[in-house]
Amino acid sequence: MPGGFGKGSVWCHGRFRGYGYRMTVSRQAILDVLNTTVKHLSAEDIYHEVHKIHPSSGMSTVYRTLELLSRLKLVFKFDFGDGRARYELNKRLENKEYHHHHLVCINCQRVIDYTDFIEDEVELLKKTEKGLSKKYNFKIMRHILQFYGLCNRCEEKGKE
Amino acid sequence: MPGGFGKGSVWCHGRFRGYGYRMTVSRQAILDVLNTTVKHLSAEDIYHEVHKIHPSSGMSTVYRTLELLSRLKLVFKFDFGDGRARYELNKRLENKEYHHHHLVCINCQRVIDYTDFIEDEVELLKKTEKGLSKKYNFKIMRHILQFYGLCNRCEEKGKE
DNA sequence: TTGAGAGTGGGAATCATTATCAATAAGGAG
DNA sequence: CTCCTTATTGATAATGATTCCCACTCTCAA
Repeated sequence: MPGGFGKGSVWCHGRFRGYGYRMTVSRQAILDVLNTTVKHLSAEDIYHEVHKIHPSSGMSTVYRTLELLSRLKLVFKFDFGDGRARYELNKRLENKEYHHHHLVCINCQRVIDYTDFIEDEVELLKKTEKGLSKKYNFKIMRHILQFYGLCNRCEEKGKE
Repeated sequence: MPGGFGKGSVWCHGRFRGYGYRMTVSRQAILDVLNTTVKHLSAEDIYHEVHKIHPSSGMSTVYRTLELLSRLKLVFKFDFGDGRARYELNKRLENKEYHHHHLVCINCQRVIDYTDFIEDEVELLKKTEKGLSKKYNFKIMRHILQFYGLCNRCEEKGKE
């Protein structure tokens, strides 16, 4: 993936402009990083990646852009309880192929994504969403399902 | 609920002592607050409540105690993505009567607990937990299920 | 090409949470 | 009950993530 901005971010231009925002080099770089990376990145991760492409971009811009993207519903902000937020493209989350839930280790903070068992879960969640939406008059846009516990490494250590 | 420390925290004494920790006035007060309050409290909320009972307790003690209680698996730390952690007694979470999931408004951060629809969800989640535990060799202790979206108030405002 | 104003970088400010440390108090031994 | 060890505490400093501020820069419609 040498240098340039992939087509991945092009689809955002319209969305940006539609709301009166401008597409800038930094924003493109940030979108590109989000597009070409698999994991849930922290703001700092993103900053580092963006820095490789466009060294003059600053941390503030990363935060500002992520906030903007959040507001535009283009990215989703996760919280695994380790004191820093993670970000992921909604496009990716909505994609059946990428949609996943999490196993979070409460000891070492390791996060495992899983996509197995998802089918049944998602089906039930959809049903629940409908019920909740109606009852609480709440427009549900996304969900988080996380299981907390001890990963194999930490479970072993605990026994010593 | 006038003044004194309810019986609620007594059951913890043994647990504390068993691990070589001491039961102190501050810790009792913190446990008592957690015991007698319904909502997910932030550290600061807890500090304020504790302050009413035992004004000389400091913030550090609250954080330290919550950390300890977390380690002892007596409380669970939640994260709703608003930059501050919330705490709730595990005892309460395990209690079928209290177990709930969350609706989180991404605009005003309001959190709605719901207990409806829980039955089916929990049943499926249990099944999933089993499968995941085995496959990933992960000891699951708790789960979080949160739906994110817009509450009625914010949805309305958005339309204006 | 140009001007209005959106967007920027970097450093200061804020906020929640942690670490430090001398002083205090819990609780077992005597 | 008193003493002594040492876990615990409160105040405050330190940290780390995130947000704010502001003079300068760049985008893009006209």
